[in-house]
Order: sequence, then C-alpha cells, then structure tokens
Amino acid sequence: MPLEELNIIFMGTSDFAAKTLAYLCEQAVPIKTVITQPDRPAGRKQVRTPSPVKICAQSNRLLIKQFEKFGKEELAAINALNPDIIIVSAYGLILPPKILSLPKFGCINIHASLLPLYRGPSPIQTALRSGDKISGVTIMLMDKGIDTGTILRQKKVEIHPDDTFPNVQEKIARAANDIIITTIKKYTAGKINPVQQDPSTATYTQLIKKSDGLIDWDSKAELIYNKYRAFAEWPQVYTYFDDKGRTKKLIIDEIAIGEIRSKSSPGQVAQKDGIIQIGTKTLPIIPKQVTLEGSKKMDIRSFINGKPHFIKTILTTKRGLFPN
RNA sequence: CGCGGGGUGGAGCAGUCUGGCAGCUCAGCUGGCUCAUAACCAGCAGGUCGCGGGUUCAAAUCCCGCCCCCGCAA
Repeated sequence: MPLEELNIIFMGTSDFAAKTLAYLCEQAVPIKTVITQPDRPAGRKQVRTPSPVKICAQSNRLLIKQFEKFGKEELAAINALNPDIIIVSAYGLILPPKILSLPKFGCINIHASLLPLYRGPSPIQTALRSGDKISGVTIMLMDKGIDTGTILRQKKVEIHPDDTFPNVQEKIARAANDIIITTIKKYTAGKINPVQQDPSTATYTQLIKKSDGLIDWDSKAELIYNKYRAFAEWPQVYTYFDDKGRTKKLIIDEIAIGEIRSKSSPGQVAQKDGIIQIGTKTLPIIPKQVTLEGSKKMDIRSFINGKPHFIKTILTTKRGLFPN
C-alpha cells in the first residue's frame, strides 16, 4: 500500500528511535503525529530536557504529543487521529493493550535484536556483553507480551570484536532503516505472512542500572572488556581508587586488553614498559582514558603525572574497603 | 536553596588548614650520551595562581561577591 495513503503515527523516545524517525522524514514518509515521553529533568541542574525523538520531530516540524499516562482521554486522542498504523521504537514504557488494536494495521515495533533473542529493554548491550558476533533488528507486530509478537522481517548485523555500543547501535539503526519502508508497504498490502516466535529459544534482557558499570577485577579480562563495550555510552565502567586515604570513583573511558599475562593479582595496578596495566583473573586490562570523580576526562599518562601513587594501588569494588 | 570535588606555566597535580622567594611529574626547546628505548645526563624557556572587591608591611593561601568545569543524586 502506498505510504501516502496511510495515517502513520510514530512512537519513540530514545536516540535509537530518533535515528529511524530521522530516516523516515528524510524519505518523505508522511508521519501524521509523533508521540514521545514527556520532557524529563536531566543533568546536574535538573533541567527538563526533550527526548531525542522530540528534537528530531521538532526540526522536521512534525506534530508532537507527549502523554504522562495512557488513560481514556489519551486513548481517545490517539483514536481521533484515526491511525492506520503505529510505528513503535524504544518508547521506554509498556503500552496498554488497548492501543494495539486502535490502528487498522496494528502497532509494529522495531527491536534491536534477532528475536526471540534478547527480548526486553537492553538488547544491544546484552549482545555486546555476551560477546556476540551477530545481532540484528526485528520488525514485528506488537501483542500483549513484551517483544513476543509475530515477526514481519529481520535483518542481521555483524558485530566486530572492538565495536562498542554507539557504533553497534548505529549499525542496527541503519539496518532498520534499510527494511522499514518496504516492510510497511508489503505488510499493509497483505504480502507478508507474520511468523510466530519460537518461545523455547527466547532470552530476556534487564534494564541497566548505573551500578552495573562497576568492574569486578576478579573476573576474566574478556568479560570486563565486553562490559566496557556494552556500557561505553552509558553508564560506563568504573572502579574505586584509594586516593591518599579518600576513596574515589574512577571511570575508565577507554580500555584495551593486554597481550601478555601479568603476575598482578586482580585489581593490582602496575607499570610495565611504561604502560599502565591492571591485573584481572586472566590478561591485564590497559586503561587509556580515565575520569576521576570531580575531575575531567584525561589520558592515562596525564592522570599518572598528577597522581603517581595510582601505580601500585589495588582497585576494588567497594568504597572504603582497601587493604592496609 | 539537593550532596560533594575542583579552576595554579602547554597537560596532569602539590602548595591553601598554620599568610612570608611559584613547586613536582610530563610535554617543549638547546646540547650531550646510546646499537637501541614511552631510556639516561646537563641546561633553557614558559605562570594575570578563574574573575572582582576587601583585610594585611605582605595573599595562590584569610574574608565577601561572581563565573566556569566535574562526580553523585534524579
């Protein structure tokens, strides 16, 4: 069905969703209305900040609606728009089932994994943490469950060993853009037979908390590295550092894995051939960029210039729990 | 009034509590040494100590006001 004849609503909030919306606008797909989460307080000043989707919608002069909840009024408002189809991408809240049946063609969802793998809120991060080499995007029809709907189309994406969250997200968003328009056209023309997911192979992802970024040095270097890749954008990986008796949080912005197994015990900082390395259960971790609490992001060399006592300290997972 | 750390040569920091010559590591420059190094030796240059006011014989340091950066919280 030609897109021009469809009443399309786009629902989304995050950066990932904004990439799709931007593409749809670029391709002149008529979006009747954009629904995004209300502006939330953010940052140190707690300023109410518009979502990436809202910013994109504004610059494309689209109609924007922001609902605090989905009660009768809100549903009626959506119904009044007479949508033929709603495209949902990373909206961030679970939609009430009543919305799903409002549009003639239902709600379709863009999900950043190859369902039924990685259902839930953090598919990209979970794929990276698992060290997966393949991920992808799924376009599906939404039903009552979370990411359980029938599949319209999927596209695979390769993940390279040094990919981190931002560029994997970018790849997957691009894959989504590659298929979204033709999928909608074919689906609304009745040319796609939705395929059921096999629930026996389904896996689930968790909402990520800031504290998930804490590094456990007593684990394999590969696991720490994968965590760093997954959380590169948010919440980042961090450890605690005894700065002359004061425990401080140290974010490690950029790391690599050393090639030679070191004798250092987990969390032990050492300098070898001028390179700072931190012991793990296996290979050493080499920090390259760090941010100390209260300070700016800097390269490890600069950090050592100011705090030479960092070498020989033992990093830990808790505040105030340092040996000696 | 949410909590906390900070602004000192180009980079990262100490010095501030207890006022008294501007200090450390790195980078830079000059020369030297070495088969060689993110190595070593000798020397040089580079600073309105965030901004404004106050106290004082004397302020990076004490007092008042302001600006900016960052970690937490949300």
